Amino acid sequence: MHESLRLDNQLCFALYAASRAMTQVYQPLLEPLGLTYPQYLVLLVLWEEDALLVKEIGARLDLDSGTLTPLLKRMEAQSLVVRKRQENDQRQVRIHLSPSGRALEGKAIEVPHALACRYGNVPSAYVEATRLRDALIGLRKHLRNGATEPPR
Amino acid sequence: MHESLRLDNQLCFALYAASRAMTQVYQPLLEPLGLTYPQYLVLLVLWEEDALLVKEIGARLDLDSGTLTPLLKRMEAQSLVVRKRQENDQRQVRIHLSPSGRALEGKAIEVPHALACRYGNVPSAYVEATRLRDALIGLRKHLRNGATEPPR
DNA sequence: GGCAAATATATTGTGCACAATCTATTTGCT
DNA sequence: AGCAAATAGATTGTGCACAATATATTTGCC
Repeated sequence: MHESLRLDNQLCFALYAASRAMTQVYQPLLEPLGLTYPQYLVLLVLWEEDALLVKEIGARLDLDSGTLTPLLKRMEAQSLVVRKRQENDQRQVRIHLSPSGRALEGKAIEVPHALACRYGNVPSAYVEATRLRDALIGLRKHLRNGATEPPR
Repeated sequence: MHESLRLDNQLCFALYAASRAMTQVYQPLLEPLGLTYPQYLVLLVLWEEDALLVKEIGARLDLDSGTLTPLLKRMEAQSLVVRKRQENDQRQVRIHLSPSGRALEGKAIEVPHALACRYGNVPSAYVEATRLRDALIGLRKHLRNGATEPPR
């Protein structure tokens, strides 16, 4: 078999597996809050800036309306957000945090904290995680840009 | 808002977004082969070692029967694999490559090649991708091990 | 003003992921 | 042998992702 087809050589599989492993670590921390990981992401965005359009949330998370519309409807059914059509442009839907959606931020603070503990919470681990995060952000940007020239 | 809740600080989101971006780069390369990315992963495993049990494929890809059973059934419907119950242990199902599943390896060689071109195909990019891959493999191992002690 | 093109969201359909449960079979113990 | 526990895979149900398409509204141009 050709070397380039070996599973353990593949960056994509490493990404895929690590991403799923990471989400599985989040899951028991989010379950008490009644959130899935993508719902948590939407709240992270709204806690940074409330009352965004669906499109703006989509731009930050790289998700389209096919994913967001039903997800936001479920969150509205849970009274975490309120969806409001814009007055001046009826095409747009603005997503507002509800009081309970806003209140959840307090509990959510514990999530990264619990993860830090779980991850070791030592400076070397923190530095390494930061470096890894930045490499991933760079990779994603590279892939999104059509990736015609090498990174860095 | 607490700094630790900022989206762009989160390793998990970087992983999630990069993984999806990477899969989207594979998609147009796999579509001519009639494969989804998880189906391609199963074939990668079988090209390395044919006639594995469902359980063994699951161990390599970190997937359970809830995901693999329907996926393998779809692949069998496409005549890429054959599912055979074991004679000596009727609980087990062994997955064999069909001739066309085996033949697909030839075309699949071009997938990593096309990616390498797209990624830049320069030594620095290769080294960096290798380093990133290894960091991700380490992270995944760490997360799966319960992650009570720091990595490295 | 009228209409084509653009825009924002919604809908439909397919295919994962994954928790929870179920079924069938095998193993191990006495 | 007989039976509880373990094992392998299948099933069910929920929730993403995402392509493709549809709907409704707005914009820009004549």
